[in-house]
Amino acid sequence: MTQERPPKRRKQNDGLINIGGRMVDLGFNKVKSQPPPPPTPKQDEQQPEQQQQEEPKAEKTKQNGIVTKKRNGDRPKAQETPMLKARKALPIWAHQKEILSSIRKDQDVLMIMGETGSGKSTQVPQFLCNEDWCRRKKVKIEGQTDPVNVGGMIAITQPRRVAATTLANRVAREMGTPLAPGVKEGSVGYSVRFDHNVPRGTKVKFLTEGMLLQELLRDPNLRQYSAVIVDEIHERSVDVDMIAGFLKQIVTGNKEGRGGVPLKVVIMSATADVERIQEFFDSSESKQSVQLLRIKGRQYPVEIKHTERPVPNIRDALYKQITQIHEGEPLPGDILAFLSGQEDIEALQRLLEDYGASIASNVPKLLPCPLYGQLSMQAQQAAFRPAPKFTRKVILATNIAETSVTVPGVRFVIDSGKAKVKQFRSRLGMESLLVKPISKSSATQRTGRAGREGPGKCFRLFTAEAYEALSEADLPEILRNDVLGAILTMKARGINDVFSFPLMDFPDVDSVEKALVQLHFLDAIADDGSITEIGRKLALFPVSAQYGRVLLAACEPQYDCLLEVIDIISCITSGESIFYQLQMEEEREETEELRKELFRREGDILTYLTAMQRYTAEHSDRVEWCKKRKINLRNMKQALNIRTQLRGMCLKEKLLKEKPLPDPQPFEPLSPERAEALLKCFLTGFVTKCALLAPDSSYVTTHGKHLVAIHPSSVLHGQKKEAIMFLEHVFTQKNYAKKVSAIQADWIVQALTKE
DNA sequence: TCCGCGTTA
Repeated sequence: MTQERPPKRRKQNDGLINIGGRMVDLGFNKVKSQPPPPPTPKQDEQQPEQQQQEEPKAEKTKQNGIVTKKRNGDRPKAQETPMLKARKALPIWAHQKEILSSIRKDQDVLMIMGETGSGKSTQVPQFLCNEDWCRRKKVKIEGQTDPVNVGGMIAITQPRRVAATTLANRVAREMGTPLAPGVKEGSVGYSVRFDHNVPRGTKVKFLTEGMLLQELLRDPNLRQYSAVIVDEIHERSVDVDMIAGFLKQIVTGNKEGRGGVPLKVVIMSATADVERIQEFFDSSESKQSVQLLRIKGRQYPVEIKHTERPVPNIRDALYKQITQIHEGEPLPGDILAFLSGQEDIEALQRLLEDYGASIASNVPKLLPCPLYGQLSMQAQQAAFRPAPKFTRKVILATNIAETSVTVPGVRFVIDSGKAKVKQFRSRLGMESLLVKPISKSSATQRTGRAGREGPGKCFRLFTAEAYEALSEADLPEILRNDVLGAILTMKARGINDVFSFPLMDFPDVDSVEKALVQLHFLDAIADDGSITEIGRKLALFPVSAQYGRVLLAACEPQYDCLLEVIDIISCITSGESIFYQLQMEEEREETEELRKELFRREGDILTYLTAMQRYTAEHSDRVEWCKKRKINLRNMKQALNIRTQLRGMCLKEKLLKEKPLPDPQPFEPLSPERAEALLKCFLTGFVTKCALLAPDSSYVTTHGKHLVAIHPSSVLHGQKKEAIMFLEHVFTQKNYAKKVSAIQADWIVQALTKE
């Protein structure tokens, strides 16, 4: 252990803080040290082992005993461990006092704009958790006889599961109470779906945004928390926008539900639109202005190069840029190229493989590594392994590498400036997935990926003028998504007039009304717009309202197929698809032969059911079973988790009368009669998503009369059926129906005229 | 003949 005291020197930053609405430049230290210190590990590392290694052994001494409850900042210097030294070197550390003083007393909301590497996600919860206002209090609540506990914990939300769990582990180690299975007490915990670890005495709890939304359903006042920290709000997921709305209501409300104890809220953002978010919380009702702290990050410098002229062909430009870097820049230094999708990645990969075969033996080899979400874990691993000797990796990635995963070794980023963007069209009841220009904020994020391990370069395949023309930030997801789920969440939380709910961006009236009509159709809301018992149940299920409705219908005697419906919905909601796409000709024949026993001519719904039933009937080697059929093992495991969860919920809600028999159960194919009942059951949620075969052999939707084609991923692709029902409707190259089943036209009429 | 990325007692 070191006795050395860190040199008394102000921390590196260009600290700007906002005091009473005025930006104040703290002005200290504009000198850059040479070379810059390595950036802090980001919270989104894919491999947690990587982070484990950084921990110096010295910390172990603190882990056994009970940790002394000291205020942050006044620990004895003699005990300063390397880890504490590293923490103190983070740019955010210099702002600890400002952060604490700006959220004490009457000030309940604080905004922190901290760039990558500022240390905000790991340090801010630790700063706050020893404050007096963070203690648990016993209070009287009107209408309740016994006093109730309020506060004591800090929640910190993350958009992604990996971030929540790895950050929790890191902070736990920093606080000297590491998280481990079997350790029953500690100061740090986390909660993500299917993975909870909240020890007794937890003061800081990391959770996914979806998890906090679930907690809000059960406890609208978030009584167990003294503070909620909302991290990465700039990503603007639907969930985080909903959380922001609920938090604003709690902060500006009368606090009766919390026995008068205020809830502190810290909003943390990396970039973009901070003022807008600040304004949102800066409400006149609360009579307090929200302070904004700006904290510089710590990244290596990245040189940005735009093209002189617009590029006529992005694929050619990417190819040229990659080969140019490869031939002109010394090793080590991998390349990360951002493309819009799998098709582009595969095409470029083939070009680069041809190039690699042609390069001279004295030039380093070039190893193209595709990286996109649908790729199997095994295939993704190549991108994360260090490049072999005398080889440069070039990672061809989608947006997955922008925020979700971090690829080590990257010094060069090439940015195509494009990404696929989903947009829901409420008028047509379908979504589109189209290639669009990215935002400035996204371009900055991509650029930053070159400066994580050393100075880097970013080549943008668009001009500086084109960059200036980009929008500042991406359109928030709530303006691009179906709002049905969000509206149901509001209704279930007692917000009857959804238009009064505070949202940073409100969806247009038309799409809200469409959602209300749809909810009414699903019997989730009554004629007067109030939520029904059915609606309340639907909001509880971790599936879309439509799938939830099918689950409830499955209990009715005329359908009586709840276990089957649970299997199917588990399978569908486990991921994009359980079937990997087949590539090579030979493996295709062999795999298709094995897959035949899963495929059913009734369509995708029954195929999913068969796959689940055969998988769970398999008792020898499920891994091998998946491998042989090229089935996504990760999704199948997830599907089993969801199945267990849904079965448990149905037992609790008395939808299921008794516990189902444990696996493995022998496989028995569903009879045609039962199959018919099952499909009719799905019609209760999806009768608006049907199409009839037209005389010219095309399909025309019954609602809207649009042309629709059966997606190639469907087992019914290329087949002609009298009528089809589909669970998804997406415009990409054309109007596609996905997850398709063959039905009879008169079933649609029956389903519409029921009651 | 298609397949941006997440998330849910």
